[in-house]
Amino acid sequence: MNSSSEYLIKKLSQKSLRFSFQRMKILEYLYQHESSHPDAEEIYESLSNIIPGLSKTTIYNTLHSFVNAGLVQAVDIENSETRYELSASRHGHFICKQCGVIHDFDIDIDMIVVKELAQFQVEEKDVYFRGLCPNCIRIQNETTNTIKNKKKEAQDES
Amino acid sequence: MNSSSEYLIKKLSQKSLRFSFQRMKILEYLYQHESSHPDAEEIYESLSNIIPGLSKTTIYNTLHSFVNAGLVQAVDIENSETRYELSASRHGHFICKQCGVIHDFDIDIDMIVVKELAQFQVEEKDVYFRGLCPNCIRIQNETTNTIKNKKKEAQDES
DNA sequence: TTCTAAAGTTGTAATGATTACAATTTATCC
DNA sequence: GGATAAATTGTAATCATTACAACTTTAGAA
Ligand SMILES: [Mn+2]
Ligand SMILES: [Mn+2]
Ligand SMILES: [Zn+2]
Ligand SMILES: [Zn+2]
Repeated sequence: MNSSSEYLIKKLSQKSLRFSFQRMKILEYLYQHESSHPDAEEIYESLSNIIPGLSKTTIYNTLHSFVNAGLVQAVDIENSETRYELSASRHGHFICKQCGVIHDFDIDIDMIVVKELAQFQVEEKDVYFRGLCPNCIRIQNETTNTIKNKKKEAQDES
Repeated sequence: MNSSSEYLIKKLSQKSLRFSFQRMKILEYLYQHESSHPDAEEIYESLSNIIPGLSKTTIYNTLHSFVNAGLVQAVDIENSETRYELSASRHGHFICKQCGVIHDFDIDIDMIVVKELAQFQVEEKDVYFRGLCPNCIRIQNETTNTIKNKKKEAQDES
């Protein structure tokens, strides 16, 4: 058992979560894929190779336990699958409408104080931006240019 | 045909949306339930009484058309059903974890500029808060007090 | 007004992420 | 080591949404 395993085991214990090989591997996966915000399916597919007979129910159960313990946070930026990430300092999420990639960005959410909600008990603040990522913007421009060139060629021929 | 109908028909026409009785009633429903952020099911249940044989597919189709035309906005604050509202000035959404009620609140979202996203094309900015509404806070406090009183009574008896 | 093509409506079946549940296995504590 | 509560597993169910094809209606042209 290497030192990073020991670290993960300690993490589980800190949150009063029982140890299991499945839990440790799921937690490890989240540590190794910090920025990709994986969903249950992705985690399941990846870990099935390491853990034969792994059940998808275990993935869901475990993620729920982790979220419940505050170890993991759910990112519901898509209306299809829920994505997950290790609990970290609050940040905003940008999702590309084209390729689906998610980017974290710093934002001082606590700065946002809403007078109107003085009587409300605000427990979570989520900021979700949507649009096009730099890569998809570039691809879009290239396509547009190709079309323009084609049209110009056709004009020149006539 | 009354004047509010004419207004709705004009609204549809403005967005190059064809007229239909179903569409007009769905649009009317959204006008008459501005703040409740209804979902497809709620709209369907309500309008089934007025439009016999109405299909739920029509509700979904129509809402998609409306969103596509920019007449309506989807509110994906819940990971279950999508909720809908007429397009209005951008605002934030608070949802009560207890009773599910949604409250609009003013927030200057355009004020939020993120340097990190300079290379990104941000098209939508959603701010979702979650927590307890004033009513549910009150109910919770009452329950807590009742329990405290019960405990105190038990102590006094012993 | 009548005709026609395109768009809207409907019912039913399929999809897909997530949950419910009961049997089996495992971790933790004594 | 044994008891007990908790975790894992496989399967079936749920439920919002979508796919699809037949039918109907709208809007514009003739
Ligand atoms: Mn993140
Ligand atoms: Mn709103
Ligand atoms: Zn992209
Ligand atoms: Zn409430």
